[in-house]
Amino acid sequence: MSGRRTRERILETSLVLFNERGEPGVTTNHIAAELDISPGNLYYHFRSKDDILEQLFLRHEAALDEVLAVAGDTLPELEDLWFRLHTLFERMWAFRFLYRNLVELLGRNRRIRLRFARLLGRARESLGRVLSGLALRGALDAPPEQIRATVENVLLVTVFWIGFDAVRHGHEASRGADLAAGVYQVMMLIAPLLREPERTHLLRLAQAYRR
Amino acid sequence: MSGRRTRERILETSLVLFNERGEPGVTTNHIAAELDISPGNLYYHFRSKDDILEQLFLRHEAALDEVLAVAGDTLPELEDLWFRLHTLFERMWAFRFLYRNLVELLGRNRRIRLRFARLLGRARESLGRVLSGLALRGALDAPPEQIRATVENVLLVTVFWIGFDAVRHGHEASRGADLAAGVYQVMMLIAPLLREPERTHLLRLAQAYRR
DNA sequence: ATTATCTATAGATCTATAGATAATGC
DNA sequence: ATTATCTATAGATCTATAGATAATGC
Repeated sequence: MSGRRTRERILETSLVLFNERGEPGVTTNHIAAELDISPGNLYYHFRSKDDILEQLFLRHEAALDEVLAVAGDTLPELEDLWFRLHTLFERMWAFRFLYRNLVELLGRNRRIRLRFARLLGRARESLGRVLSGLALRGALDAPPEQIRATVENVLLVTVFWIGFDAVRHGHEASRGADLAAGVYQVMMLIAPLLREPERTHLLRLAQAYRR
Repeated sequence: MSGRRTRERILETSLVLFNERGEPGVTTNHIAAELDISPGNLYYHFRSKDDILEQLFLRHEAALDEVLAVAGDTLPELEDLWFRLHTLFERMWAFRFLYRNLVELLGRNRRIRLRFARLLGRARESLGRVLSGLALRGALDAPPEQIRATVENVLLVTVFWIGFDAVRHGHEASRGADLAAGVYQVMMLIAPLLREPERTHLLRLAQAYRR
């Protein structure tokens, strides 16, 4: 039974095409043609294009959750944080079609919208815990209000970095986005809140992520 | 000659519909129907849907440029800055369909993409000058690298605030975006770089923008 | 028997244009 | 004469399904 195989290949190919041409520019016909299967066959495996989108989103969500999961009570080292952030960007890049179109896409699909909002909530929770932890430990010096606002800004910059990078250069979206620059931007969001020697340490580390 | 009038009404109605339903969800037929004119008439006034989009963008660009224009050499007061920022958000909100779809839209239309990149460049320039000025004046204390990165983060947060606000709540996009919260987020981006007494002053002011 | 696949197509749009007709301004 | 508008439609898609056929696993 090549069935499992075909379903899988549909998802893989959809992802590739969505990333290449943007989701709105890819029809179920395109996907079927690229795979050399009939449109009918595609619809045997998926109820609709939205169904494909949802399956892709579920996988992406799982991939991000892996990165977000902070081991319960231990406070991660700062170094670990940047590594995670970079991994996060890489996994988002793998599903960049989502971030190219996020608002419109979530506006259309209620299920994905709800899941995304909850995913964002988990990220907020997780990052908030880390920064508050750093404050308790004395590595970070900022009032709770500032911490909350910074958490929100980190979320925003992270979610839209890929889109921003595509939009700020006038020329065609360069093949690869500048993910390192995204990590750098987030670092510079947090740096001003750190105490010495952590801040200098971070600034030195950040140099490696500059373009 | 109701001609001028009709052209104008097409633009106005397009804007309303785009904002309400999202640009991809609005066809030239919808626009014509809403106006009670024939599709043929619409195409008499505009070559294509893209033509309409471009005209709308040009108007929006002009509206933003008004706000960005910093009087040549005088350094604006901080108070003035927040007022401008709020005005900026309001004008962006008036064309929110753009920001709901920015990456995809710029990806499709080369002309708009180039203009947007240049607009962003002017904003970067303008804000960079302001923050550097504050540093010289001693109100702001941060190395040039930090200033540059903060400028970039302010641009990102500003451009995508409307999108972010729509995306972080799971429920249907609430009627009005929380523009004040956007201003607040940008303030909290800059606050950590300020020296006293400017910082405390800003934080107090920021309370008014909290939700 | 069940699962996978194909062919063919209905039905719904959408964009854009051609060509006729009406309205307007000299 | 020129400008504005309408009617009608070609041509291109797109999504999704019905129904026939092939392949597979017991």
